[in-house]
Amino acid sequence: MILETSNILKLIQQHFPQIGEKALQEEIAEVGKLMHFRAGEIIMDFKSYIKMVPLIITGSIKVSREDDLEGREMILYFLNGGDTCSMSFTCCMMNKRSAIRTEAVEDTTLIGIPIKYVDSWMTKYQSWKNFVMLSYDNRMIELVKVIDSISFESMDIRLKKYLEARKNSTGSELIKATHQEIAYDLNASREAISRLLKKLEHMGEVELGRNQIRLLS
DNA sequence: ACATTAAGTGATT
DNA sequence: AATCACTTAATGT
Repeated sequence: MILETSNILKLIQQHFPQIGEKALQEEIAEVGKLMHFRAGEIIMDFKSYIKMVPLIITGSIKVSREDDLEGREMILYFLNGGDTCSMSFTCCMMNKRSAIRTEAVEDTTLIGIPIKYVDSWMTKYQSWKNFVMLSYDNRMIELVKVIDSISFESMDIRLKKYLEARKNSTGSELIKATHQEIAYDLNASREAISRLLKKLEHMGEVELGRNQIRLLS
C-alpha cells in the first residue's frame, strides 16, 4: 500500500508536528493503519484488549468510564485531531484490559499503531518519548479538572461545561444528542438535564430542538 | 392513522 | 437531585 503509506506520512506531518524525526515519521507511515469510524461507533470498549495506539487525525472522540457494578457511565473528556489516547499507552504496555470506552462522536479518522512498536520507539526516538509524555501530562491536567468538576460543581455548571467541551471538540455549535444521552454522560437523570436545558433556553443561551441543541452565547 | 421515541411537568422523597 | 407517573410533541412506518 504505497499510497496509504505516503498518505499517512503527510497526515503525520500535518497533524503531529511534535513528531519531528523523519525516521520516526517514516516508521509510523509504514506500520500505521489508517482507520475510519462513523459517528456513534464504539472504537474501544471496556475490558477489551488494546492492540493499537491511536493517533487521531480528525473528528471527535468521547472517552468515558463505566462503573463496574451497574453500568453507570461517566464522561471523562473528548479527544480531537492531534490527540492520542494516553490510556492506551499504559494499557498496551502492561497488557491490561481497557478501563475506558472510546466512542466516536463525529466521523473520525485515525492512525492505528500496533502496540509492539509503541514501546521500542520510546528509547529509539526522542520526539516519540516527548510526545507520549506530553500527552500524559495533558490528560492528567484534564482529569484533575474532571475530578474537581464532579466533586465541587453543581449540575448546571457541569452541563454548561459539557456543552462547551462538546462544541470545542466538534467545532460546531450544533450538538446532536438526546437529553437522555447527555444525562448518561454526566451520570444524571434525564429529567434533571431537561429542566436545566429549559432554563438555559429561557436565559437565551441555547436553542432546543428534538435530538439537538444549538449553543448561542 | 398509529406506534414509538423524545421531551416537559408536577409531585414525592 | 432522583424517581415516578404521567402528558405532550415529534417522527417513523
